Amino acid sequence: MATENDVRVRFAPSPTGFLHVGGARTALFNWLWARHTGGTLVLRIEDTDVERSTGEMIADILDGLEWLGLEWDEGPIHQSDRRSAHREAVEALVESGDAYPCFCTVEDLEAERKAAIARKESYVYSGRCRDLSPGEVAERKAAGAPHTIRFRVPGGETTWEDVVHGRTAFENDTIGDFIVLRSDGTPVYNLAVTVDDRDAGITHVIRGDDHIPNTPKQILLYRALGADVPRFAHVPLILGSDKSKLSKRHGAVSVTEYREEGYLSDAFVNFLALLGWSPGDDREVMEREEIVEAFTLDRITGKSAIFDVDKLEWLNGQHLSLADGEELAEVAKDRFVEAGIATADELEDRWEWFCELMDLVKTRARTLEELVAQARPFFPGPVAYASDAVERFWKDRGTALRVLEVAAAFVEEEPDFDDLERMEENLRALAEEREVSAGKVMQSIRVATTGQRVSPGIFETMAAMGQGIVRERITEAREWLERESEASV
RNA sequence: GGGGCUGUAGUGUAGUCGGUUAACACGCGGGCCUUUCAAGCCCGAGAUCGCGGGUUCGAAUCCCGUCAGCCCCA
Repeated sequence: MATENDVRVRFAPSPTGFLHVGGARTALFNWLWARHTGGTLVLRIEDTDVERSTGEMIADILDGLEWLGLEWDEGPIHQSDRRSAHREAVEALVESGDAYPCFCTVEDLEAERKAAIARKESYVYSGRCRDLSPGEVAERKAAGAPHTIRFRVPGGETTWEDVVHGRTAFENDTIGDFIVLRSDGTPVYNLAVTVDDRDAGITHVIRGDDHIPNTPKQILLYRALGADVPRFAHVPLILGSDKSKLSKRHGAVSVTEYREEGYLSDAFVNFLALLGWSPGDDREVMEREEIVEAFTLDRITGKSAIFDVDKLEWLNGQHLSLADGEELAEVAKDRFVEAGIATADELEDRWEWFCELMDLVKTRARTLEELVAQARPFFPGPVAYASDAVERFWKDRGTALRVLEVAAAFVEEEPDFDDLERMEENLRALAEEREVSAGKVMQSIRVATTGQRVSPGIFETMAAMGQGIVRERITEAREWLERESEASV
């Protein structure tokens, strides 16, 4: 008696392309179902298309799965290693009479097809080699005639209860005796998949909607092979903003590109899970474990979804805010090194400070790239003044200089940047005494120290930078403004 | 050309064994907060539930038809 613990699912990408978001979502659903049920996830690389499969693609797929945290339990099995199993299955099919050799030539088939079109009928193989006598078969083989092996499709209809779509039916007449082994001896896709899934003991086939038309053929094969037919769950496709299949035109297609753009693995998983599935309540921002716990196949919708980057960004921002500084420091540190902001050793030396900095900037960032940009001014080095910031706060050079004078005085008088409340009190008092707006002083300090018009609270910013950097930058800003005002005279 | 899948606001979803003003989120507009921007909180605009008909006291929910989009095969 099978229990839920016997669940065996698989993810079977074809390495003719990168791991794209649709594939990742399929992998995710399989992984979620395996984890939810305590079952097993098998990874199979469908690399039989030798022409188009590359090692680079396989590496990208494994890389992407690893980033998403979708670890598999068995495999990877390479389909190309399973040729003999495929051939044996075909032999068994021929042996049992469920398949037969077909000697029709390409020209024969083409003529059949054209005739069908002329009669305005849909084309299915006529079955003219169906009932060749053993003698005829032997004779043609002896003559060296090339042949394919076709599956003998019975009459009636093939149906299954799809976990997502419910009862789905195909009239067998519309299928026609299909080829299972090509004349060059290579197995056809549907045969290979069925044999591989059978041998792997797959109980639930969770895959894209686009495989629905393959399903009746595969069910027929399972039956002819005397194997148990698994449950099928066909998940809807992910579309681009124009409702067509997601492609490069719609932005990044490879999952690893999203990693590079600064999305968090947990956020991306969360987003993908919500494309075609929901927990049934109002929860949206969910942690991995929460999703695993809530995930069931019957809550997958049958409607294809459009990939909405805005929502992905929002969700990523949510996960960024939820993450603690140390976690972010860990995932972001390489970016700082690569950007030349700090060396790995420097970060290591100030690790605690770095973690606190991440906490300081995380609510303002939606991606790790933004996080890095926000954090950049907190490191030693020159600051470039953004034109919009200068335009808004330093338009009048004279006023800006007077305000910065107060800022400089504040920094000199403040004994230490350790008490944010006291700092604010002192700055406000000083501003009042000098008759300038406290807000202007703060904003000018912001531009001087970060070069931006946006940053965390100014006192937190100064505290995190340290008095040395703040003093230096205010001095530099004053010099810059002086040069500017001279130049404009 | 044939077969199949889908159709609730711009987008992602909830609601579908029929029952008061169709819910939540993103995005959008506004407000509060504030030293900026986010975050957070509050308010709002936005859906005749693809369309038509039927059943019913009552349908997004049931039945029939129709249209559209997409997928696969050829």
